[in-house]
Amino acid sequence: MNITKILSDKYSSMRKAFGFQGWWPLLELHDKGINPAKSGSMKGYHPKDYSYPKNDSQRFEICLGAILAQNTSWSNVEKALMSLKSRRLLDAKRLLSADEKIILEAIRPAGYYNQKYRKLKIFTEFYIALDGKTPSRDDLLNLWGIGPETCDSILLYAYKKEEFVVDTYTRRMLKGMKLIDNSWTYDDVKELFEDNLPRDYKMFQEYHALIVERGKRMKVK
DNA sequence: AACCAGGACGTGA
DNA sequence: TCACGTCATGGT
Repeated sequence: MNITKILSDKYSSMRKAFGFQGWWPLLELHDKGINPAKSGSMKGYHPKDYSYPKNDSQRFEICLGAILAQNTSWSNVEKALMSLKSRRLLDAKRLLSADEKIILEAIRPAGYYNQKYRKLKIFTEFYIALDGKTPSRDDLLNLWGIGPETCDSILLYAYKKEEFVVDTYTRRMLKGMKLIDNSWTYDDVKELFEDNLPRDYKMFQEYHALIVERGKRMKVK
């Protein structure tokens, strides 16, 4: 049994069970009826539409969401993002010049707010210096506060780069399938997907989103 | 009321 | 290198 078939079969079965996901969720799509089948924390998805982000504002929102989502439930991240948006701080330059207390207040619901405040500022300075260009993976990883998963999430969903995202749900699923054990590093797992699947950012986006959807439904208890 | 959530970093051995 | 502690809010 080759790995390619195992991984593509898994993708097919999850897509059949859960449908197209349409990540990354965006705030402004919440109440636009783009995906009426989804509700609650699953608003903001845009299934079968891979044209996002459509502008710099959406791209920046994805980046901040990826940082705020570290070890945190998405519903809490949404609260922080909506709070930032209502303060008009979902904008790189405005965020940099904003008062620290205002930002802390806005992102508090996402938890770890002192660390995440620092991470947001460091990333935002980097983001502005990019001036619209796509960052390299190494440059992102060298930023304090950007680890491998956040890095690949940003590259895959904000920049459409073919980087497979590995999170705890991914590891849990692969362990259940007896494909990996605890000795596998982040890069080992990432390469397992990238070396055995077609290099297609749309499929990578869907695959990771499906793994998360599966993870959310199969609670650990 | 403990446990988890779409991790990353700092430390000591 | 690696196992472990820390960071923190909100839902179940």
